[in-house]
Amino acid sequence: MSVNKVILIGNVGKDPDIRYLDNNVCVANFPLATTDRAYTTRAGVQIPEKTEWHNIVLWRGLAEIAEKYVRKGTQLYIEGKIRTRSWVDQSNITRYTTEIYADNMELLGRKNEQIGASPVSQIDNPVQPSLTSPVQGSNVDSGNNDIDDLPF
Amino acid sequence: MSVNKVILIGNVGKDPDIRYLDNNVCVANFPLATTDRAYTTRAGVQIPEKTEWHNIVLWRGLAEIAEKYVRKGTQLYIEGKIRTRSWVDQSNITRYTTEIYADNMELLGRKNEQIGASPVSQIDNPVQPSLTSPVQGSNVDSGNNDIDDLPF
Amino acid sequence: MSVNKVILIGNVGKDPDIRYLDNNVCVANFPLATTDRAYTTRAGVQIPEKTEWHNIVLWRGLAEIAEKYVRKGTQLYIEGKIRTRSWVDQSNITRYTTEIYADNMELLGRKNEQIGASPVSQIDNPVQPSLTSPVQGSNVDSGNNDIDDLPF
Amino acid sequence: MSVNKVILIGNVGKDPDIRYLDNNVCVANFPLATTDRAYTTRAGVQIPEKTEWHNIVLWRGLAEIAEKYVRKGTQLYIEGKIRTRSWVDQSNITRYTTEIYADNMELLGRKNEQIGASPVSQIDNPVQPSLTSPVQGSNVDSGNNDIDDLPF
DNA sequence: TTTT
DNA sequence: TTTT
Repeated sequence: MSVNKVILIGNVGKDPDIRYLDNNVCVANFPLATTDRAYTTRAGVQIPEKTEWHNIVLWRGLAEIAEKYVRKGTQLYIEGKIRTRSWVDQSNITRYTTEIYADNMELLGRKNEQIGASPVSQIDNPVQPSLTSPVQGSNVDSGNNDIDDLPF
Repeated sequence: MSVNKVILIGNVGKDPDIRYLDNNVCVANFPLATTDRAYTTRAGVQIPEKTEWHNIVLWRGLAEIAEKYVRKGTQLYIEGKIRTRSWVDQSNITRYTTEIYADNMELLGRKNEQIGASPVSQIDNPVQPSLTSPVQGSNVDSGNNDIDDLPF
Repeated sequence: MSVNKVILIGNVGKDPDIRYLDNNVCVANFPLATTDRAYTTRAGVQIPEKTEWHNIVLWRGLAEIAEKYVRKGTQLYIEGKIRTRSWVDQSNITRYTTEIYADNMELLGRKNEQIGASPVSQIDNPVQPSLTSPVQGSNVDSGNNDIDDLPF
Repeated sequence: MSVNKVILIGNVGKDPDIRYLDNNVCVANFPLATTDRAYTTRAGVQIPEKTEWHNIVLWRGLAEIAEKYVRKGTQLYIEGKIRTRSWVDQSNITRYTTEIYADNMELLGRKNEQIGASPVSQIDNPVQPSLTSPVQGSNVDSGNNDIDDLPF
């Protein structure tokens, strides 16, 4: 009886940060920019464009796709949910970080643009990921994963 | 070339905070809860339900509807965009707050549940808002608003 | 590199049609109404409200939830994708039907409204479905389903 | 109390059909393809990819942008609503056509790909539309349009 | 820190 | 701070 859904299209701000946990689960983090267009209000006030930065978090198969194909500048479609984490800073103050946990990702733009991820563009490793079951997102992924004791 | 869209269904955490700016523009703020269901992982780990709180911001016509019909506990559909504001706290540290700027809102549940907002349920003030032009969301609203020099 | 996503909130037009296939897979079909609000154009023309009917199709766990809890009049959130099927009518003309294949469903409104599904509201069968793994939607469902040779 | 929302990312099937009504309102129609990925079920059945064709309808400012920048093959983000029209064919049978009425559109891919629409890429006609007020989508558009007596 |  |  609850829905928490985010849909973003934007550009990746820097190469993803990739980590593998002890259980071999992959996690990717990167910033994604969306930009509102500039416009002029009816009263004639000019509103400049405004960029919003989103902290994207990917798990498992989607994180592995990010490792292979996502780079600074990549245009992405991201579908996921909002999650705000709290943490305590060095001054012992509770602070909050809002992140987007992705459960779907699509690489946009044409195939031959998505190179740039040079180490992966090899003959038997198509530049455009096929995203078939073994590397797919959370759905199929969770079905393939015998060890899955993480809280997300 | 950018999309920043959020879709939420949840329950309002407390009565909206309503303000009228000098130019008579109405602004409403309230927290909305969405709750992930509890589940058990394939490894048998129990994950409890988790509630996410979203800071909702409404402007103009939508804020006025909130003033009339939204109360603590109301179930709402919200469509909007993510916006992170930065501010400087008393320790002079830059902090960030993520908010949802709504551009569409729907009151869910059946008509006669949406009472509770007792002061407005008067005879010529139907409990279920008709949401026709004068009080509608951003679209019609912007068309009706001669003074509109705010940056959103 | 493709997205096909539909989000609907509306009311069920009649009790779901439930079928079980030979392999015991459950399928549910029902119409869902969404209604555009009436409004007046800037030129003063009155546009009446307009109801759109959507053919909803649910599979497996979601269909079983529909069997238990969805009835004529139920207010639902549906997330899914558009699919147009062609078929040949008795005059041998190819015709098309557009359906919404749901991959998420939420029952809206308050708990005690969702009764009406009288046969299921028994003591050990909570009216509000818990939607935990065994009866959940496509995600977990596909993980639990050893026989799964259907084309969706 | 109703939501009817569609989000599509796909490729345009052929150059848009552009018409101007008597009141100078522009309407654009074109097919958009979204393609589900091929996959293999847990039972080992291969499901081929499947393409879905959507009939996109744009009005006013969005239709004019389509006239200038959208061509066969263009990758687009479309946000809109589902609408099913009925009509009577030559055999006097009522038939139905489902269309997507767009209220937002974004051209995807990088700037220099979006040429192809060669006749419009002239010096004072930037290839990447700025989409500022005068040519924007339904929102601002309705604000700028003094004659607006159409039923959408 | 992206992109236009 | 909601709701189930």
